[in-house]
Amino acid sequence: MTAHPPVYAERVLEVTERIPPGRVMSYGDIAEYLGEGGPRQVGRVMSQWGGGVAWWRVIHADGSFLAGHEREALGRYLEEGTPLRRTRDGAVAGVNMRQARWPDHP
DNA sequence: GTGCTGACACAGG
DNA sequence: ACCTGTGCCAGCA
Repeated sequence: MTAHPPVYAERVLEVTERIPPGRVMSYGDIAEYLGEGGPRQVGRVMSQWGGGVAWWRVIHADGSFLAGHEREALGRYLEEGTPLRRTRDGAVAGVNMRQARWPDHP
């Protein structure tokens, strides 16, 4: 039986733990960073074992929030000073990927 | 083996 | 900014 997270899951969680406060990575970024698997695999890992890490620092490539946890995530972003992207109305549209994406990539 | 599902990404409209 | 279709890939019935 596999009573513990598979090796791949451990790798994903470890990368997540390395993301500094106020920064984020997309699912695809993590997959590419590991050089293994794909965005959907990273998403599956987060859905099953992401509860113990900074899950809000892993989001969609376009900066949109995790559906169903927007309120929770927004609280964290404001707390960490994560660069946000707003609409003209001032409503939070998502994370400003240009600035918040980690590691810095030119 | 076969088909559906999913915490995705990307291009179009 | 939102929705839709297509591509991708591992898990599961």
